[in-house]
Amino acid sequence: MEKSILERIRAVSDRLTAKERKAAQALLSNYPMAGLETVAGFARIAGVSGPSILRFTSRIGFSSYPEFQQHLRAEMEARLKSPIAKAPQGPGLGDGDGSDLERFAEAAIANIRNTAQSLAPRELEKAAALIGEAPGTVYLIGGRFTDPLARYMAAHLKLLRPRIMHLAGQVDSWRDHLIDMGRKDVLITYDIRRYQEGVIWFAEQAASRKVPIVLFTDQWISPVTRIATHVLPAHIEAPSNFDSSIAILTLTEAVIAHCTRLIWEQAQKRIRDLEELREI
Amino acid sequence: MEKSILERIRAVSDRLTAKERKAAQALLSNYPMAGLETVAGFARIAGVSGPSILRFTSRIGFSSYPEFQQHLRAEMEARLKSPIAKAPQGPGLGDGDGSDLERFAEAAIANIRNTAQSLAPRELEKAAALIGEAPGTVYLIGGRFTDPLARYMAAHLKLLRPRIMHLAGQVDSWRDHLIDMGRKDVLITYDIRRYQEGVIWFAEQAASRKVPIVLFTDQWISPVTRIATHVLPAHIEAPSNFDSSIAILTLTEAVIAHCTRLIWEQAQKRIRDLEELREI
DNA sequence: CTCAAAATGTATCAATCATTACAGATAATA
DNA sequence: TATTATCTGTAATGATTGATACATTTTGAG
Repeated sequence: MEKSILERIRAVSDRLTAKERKAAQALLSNYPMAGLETVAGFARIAGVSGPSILRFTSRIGFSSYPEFQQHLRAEMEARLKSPIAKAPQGPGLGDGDGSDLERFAEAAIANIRNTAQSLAPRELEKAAALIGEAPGTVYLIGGRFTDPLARYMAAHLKLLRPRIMHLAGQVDSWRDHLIDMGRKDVLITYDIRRYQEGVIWFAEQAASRKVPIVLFTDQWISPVTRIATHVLPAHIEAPSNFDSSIAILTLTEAVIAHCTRLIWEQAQKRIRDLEELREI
Repeated sequence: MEKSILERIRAVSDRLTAKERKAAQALLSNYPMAGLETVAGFARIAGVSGPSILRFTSRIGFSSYPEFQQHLRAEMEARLKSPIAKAPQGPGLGDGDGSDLERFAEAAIANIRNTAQSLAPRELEKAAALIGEAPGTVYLIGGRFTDPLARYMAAHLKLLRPRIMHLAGQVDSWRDHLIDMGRKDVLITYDIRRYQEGVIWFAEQAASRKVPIVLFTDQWISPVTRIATHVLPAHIEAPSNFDSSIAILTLTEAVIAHCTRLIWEQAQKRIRDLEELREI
């Protein structure tokens, strides 16, 4: 039997030149439609020139571009017709089994599954409601590796509602905000292993001022847990020297999504207004 | 929204002439590959002449055959790429079917799987090597929602090696860095849908100064693709009004992990030194 | 750094393709 | 059956595409 196109790509993948690899990448990312475009269209998608596309198709064993397309169509037809065909929609390439990325991806998936399963029901919804409907200001803080997650959430919340305040930089600069914080506000805290003192201290101060706290943390549970109103713990193990924040980001995005639905009425108008401002 | 091709066919199905109906049936039974052939190929499959095919595509509302094919490709691409439509087949323990988080988690998992599978082998390793071993400075930029990801990577890279520079804030402040950038440096760019002009502009300037570029993007392909040395495209669909960055974070962490292993010798020492400094 | 080898894009050309006009075929109507 | 209207294929043509030669750039060895 003849080799499939995916097998061909894989067979030559480490013999490809830089631009040929870009072509392969583009084809794999938009499989198989990129290959069914014209040479120029494929080239545009891949960000290379026409001839580079032709060198690529030539290298994987086709003597002309139409011949390559013919094979691509035939393969897709076979795949679409077979009853089991729906499942493997992506090209089955990694590196055999255990490429680095494959292992990492599987670990991430396990983290997400475990996190989703072990979360208390409705905890997420409650946290989202608290954030979306807080009459005061929503403050966000994070540690060394989690501060970007706080920023990520802040960037989204700013589109949804007013009064979002991400606390960055030095602990000293946070302190001044405390004086204005109260029970109508919310503090979103990100804190994972190697729980940072500054973050903990700030959360405690806020708690003593009756500020409700939403805590994103790992399964080892930050000290902030004791004083948090809602705790969203995630799994963070990874085949790496560093912990993985993927499950925390999943929780974060899920909260954002839920929050969005909750206050979509106001948010929609706000987003429109913001876009108008941007155009000026 | 525009009608799908199937809807168009159904809409006119009783107004078709004999040969046009043959064309329609041929397309439906070899959907969609028959329509991606040349006119002559489609005609051969349907057992009619070329012009009959063109009369058919014209009747369902397309002014040219290429336009028809473009729609067909776009539809198939959308269909092949939407993991959201999939039923949440996860471990439905406890919560029956689909809590919000469950659905979100499954979409995230699908994104990670698709991303891992469609990435060209060794592309990630090469990007990691470029970043880990660059003799110059590693610069990072991102857009509104992706800047936090750039920060996240920067926070990790700072532990692994010297000369990490995250470019934040206004475009104006980035510009001054350009003068020092050259082929020994690396620019890590994050750019997803609604590709931001500032980011694109900066990447182009860097590219013209021979700075190698590693691009984290979505599968819709940022304009930066054409000038990037390594492209790492991720799937970003989510059951939300916002796109999901989870797969991009997965790629990011995988690059960090690989990078860590690659330069562990120096990194280990560096981390020790940093911790000593911290204790003082 | 220099120079040779490899890789890549530009410009050009030949081949192929979609398109159209028109003639022949078919069906409908009287 | 004659006549007309509609449908369909053939053949010619202009547009587009894939292919290639060559100049330029990039890469890697010494």
